[in-house]
Formats: sequence, C-alpha cells, structure tokens
Amino acid sequence: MLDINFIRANKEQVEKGMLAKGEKENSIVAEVLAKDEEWRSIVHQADGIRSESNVKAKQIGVLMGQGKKEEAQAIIAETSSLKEEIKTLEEKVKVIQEERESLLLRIPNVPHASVPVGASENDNEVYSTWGTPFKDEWRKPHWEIVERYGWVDFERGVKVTGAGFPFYVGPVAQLQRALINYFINEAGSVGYTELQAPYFVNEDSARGTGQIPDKEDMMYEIPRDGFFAIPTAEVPVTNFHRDEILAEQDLPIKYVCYTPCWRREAGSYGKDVRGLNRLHQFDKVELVKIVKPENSYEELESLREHAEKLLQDLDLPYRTLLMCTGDMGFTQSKKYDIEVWSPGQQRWLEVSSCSNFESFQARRMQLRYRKEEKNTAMVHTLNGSALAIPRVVSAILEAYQEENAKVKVPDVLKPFIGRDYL
RNA sequence: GGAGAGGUGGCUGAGUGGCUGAAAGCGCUCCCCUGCUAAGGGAGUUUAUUUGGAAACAAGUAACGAGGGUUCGAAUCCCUCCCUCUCCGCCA
Repeated sequence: MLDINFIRANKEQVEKGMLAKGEKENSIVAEVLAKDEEWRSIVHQADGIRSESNVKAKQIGVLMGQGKKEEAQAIIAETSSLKEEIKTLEEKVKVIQEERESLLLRIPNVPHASVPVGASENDNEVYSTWGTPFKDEWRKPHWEIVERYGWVDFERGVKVTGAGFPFYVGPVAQLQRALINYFINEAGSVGYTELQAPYFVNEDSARGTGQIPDKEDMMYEIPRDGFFAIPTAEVPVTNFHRDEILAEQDLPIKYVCYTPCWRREAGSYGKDVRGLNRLHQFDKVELVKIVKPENSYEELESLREHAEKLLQDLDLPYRTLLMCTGDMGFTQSKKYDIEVWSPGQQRWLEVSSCSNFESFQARRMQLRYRKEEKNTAMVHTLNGSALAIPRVVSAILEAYQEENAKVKVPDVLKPFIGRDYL
C-alpha cells in the first residue's frame, strides 16, 4: 500500500508507474485522491460535532455534580440532535474510509528509477551471468535420473495427496536436507538470525505481505480455522514485527528461515511442471531484511550477492535478471530473479527472487521505526530466496551426473552428506 | 473440549459511569545542584489522524485486547469474538 500523502504529492509518478507495471488504466489514482478529499472533509465535520458534544457532556457532568438537574436536562435535550448527526457522519466516514482503503490497495508499488520499462518477461534485462551454460548429449533431465534410482516417488505422492506432492526417497531426501542446512549456515555466518516460523498464518498476516487481496488463489486455505498455508516464509517472517515500532539502532534486522512452501499453481502445465520444476509443496530457505529507507537499495544488492554466492559455491552456472516493470509484480519496487542452468533440460530455472518492497509492505503492516528522538517512519522490507530447494536439486542432479549415470556430491555439501556420490 | 480468573501506557500497577489519555512506582530524556561518585530537586516521556503553520508547535478527534450496544457522558455497564492464566480431560 502506498502512502496517500505520497500519492498526492507524486500523482503523475504513481500513474506512470501503474501503466509501466502493465495495468490497463490508472484512473484509480485520481479516484483515490478524490475519495481522500471527501474523507477528510467529512472527518473534519464529524470531529467538530463530536467536540461540541463532548463539551456539552462535560457541562452536564458539572451541573449534575452541583445538583442542578433541570439545567442539565436542558442541555441533554440539545445533545440528541448532535447524537444523530454524529451517527450519520460516522457511518459515512466508515463507508468512505473503506472505499478509500480498497482503492488504495489496488494501486501497485511504484517501480524504482533503475528498473527497465517493459511489458513482459521478454523485456527483462540480463543483469549478469556466471559460468557457462553447457550441453552434453548424454546428460539426462533430472526426472530420468530420479526415476532410474527411485529417488523421487511421484506416483505414491499422487496416491497419498495429489500431483505436485512427491515423496523424496533416500539420497535426494538427504540432498535436500543438506542444502537446507548449508543455506541456513551460510546466512547465519553473515549475520542472519535463524527463525522457525508457523506454516499457517491468519488473514491479517496474508494481507500484511500482500497475498490478500491480490493473490489468494495461490494459497491453500483452511477455512474452518481461518488459516492460510504459507506460500513462502516471507509471509510469517515479515509479519513477525507487524504493528511494532522498532528502535533505530536495531536496524537492519536480518532473518533466515527455512519452511516448506505451498502453492496452488492453478493453470500450470507442460514442461514447466515436469519433474521437480513446479510443485505444490516445496522447500525453500528465505531471507528477510528490515532496513532503514536510505539503505534499502544497498541491502538489495547484498541480498542478491548472497544468493548468487550460494550457486557459485555449488559451481552451478546461473544468470541474474533485472525484472522489467511489467514482470516484477504488484508489491515490488525492484526485483532480481536468479536462474540456475539446468543442463539436462537445456533451460534456466528460477531459484531465487530478491525484492525490495520499500515501505509498501511496511505501511500495510504498520511496521515502523523510531527516528531520532520523536519521529516514527516506515521501514523498508526486502526478501529473497536463498534458495528454492527442488530446482537446485534438479540442477545438481543434472550438472553433477557422470556418463556412467552416477551423481557426484558437490564439494560444499560433502560435510553434510559424508560421501562422494549420492 | 469442560470449569473458573483475567486482558490498562516501555515495564509494574491503580482505576466500577463524569474534571482520567489515564494515579503511583520503575525505566528513559533534558535541566539544576553537589569538585568525581553517591544522594537530591525540577521538567518531560503512547499512537493515529484532522485543521492551521515553512517549521517549532497549537487546537480538535479517536484509541484502556477486537468489534458492537446502553448512556448527555464508558477503561468502568451489557453482548459477541480473540487471547492469556489456573484446574480437569486429551495429547506429540
């Protein structure tokens, strides 16, 4: 959610940003400003009448105390019309405020000046590449490798739950656990505090990070208890400090959190969902940063660099994309995607997405920090995957397989797995 | 799941209808005094929002778990929900 005052002061920028993000039209910006005018004028009116009524109530109190009942009665008679006016205005305020709020929630975050303008994924900029995408005729896609050894059991996953909920068996289960541990350790070594988070959140939390009202279709719901299964650890972790005022000296706050992630992924098909490419449940290690506004773009770079380093250490070629305005999402102001090279499929797989939300999430969550002595200001929030596990597993299986079909263990994972081959 | 007790400011904790946005204490900030230290004195110390103002600030409104109700007036009375604690039951 953007600040209404920011919108008022930067109307054109917000309107331009909306179109750049691929919204069909932007009249909503003018609408919300008009609604805000209306809201303010009615609030002003209502406050004035309340003030009058408060004064009278006090007078009545004093008169009653002095035993002057008749005089008090006279004033009480005067208040009845005020009471009605207040009630009418309050109802109006409530309605208008809700309308203003829902308009405000539909305005996307403004892209940062450094973000390339574009309409679709074709307009994303290749920010950097590391390593060389390689091709060998004998390399198999990961689904053939796991099938040969029985390392991932898709069929029984379907039986037990449904498509997209596989079992991992033996070495691949071990490999995933090793990756999780490795990623958490790496984050811990550069100052991220490890968090274990709830896997279900309530509606307020889903709203806080922007999954509601925009993307509820991506989440599994437990309506009986009013819960949502988390689509990413970003949701519980960013909401950890919701409605708080943090001390300036505590910033930046950095968390690393491993969780499974649940996504309905309605409408996916074809090669995108083959094997481990797209699942309804997958494991991910997530990084979340809560920072001072003036640092947030530096913090975004260091977040990206941290995620990239993990792939370098695994010796997996990757490329980093700077997402264009049209492909970066509603809540982000700048976003990088990191894609690992999948040599068995001859394609790039997204394994991380590092975003700066500026104060967009913070405002929705009322997450502030105390500046200097008095003032409070919204923090900036960022997050990034470091990394999504199954796609890294795909890349490892495909890149570390040998012609004899054996799969080597990456050096950095050997301490966790304890042998040279899976 | 059953029974009972509670939810007040950064913390502890008063407050059962009116002058209480909230006593008192602790903590914190600033000032004064004492050569340091200890002790003492004074002032300040929630948040959101509206109006005015360049700002400092001033004034108004709202908020005592959340939402609704009663009343001229609610932290205080009533209803619903949420949460915490104690006991019982169940349980990894």
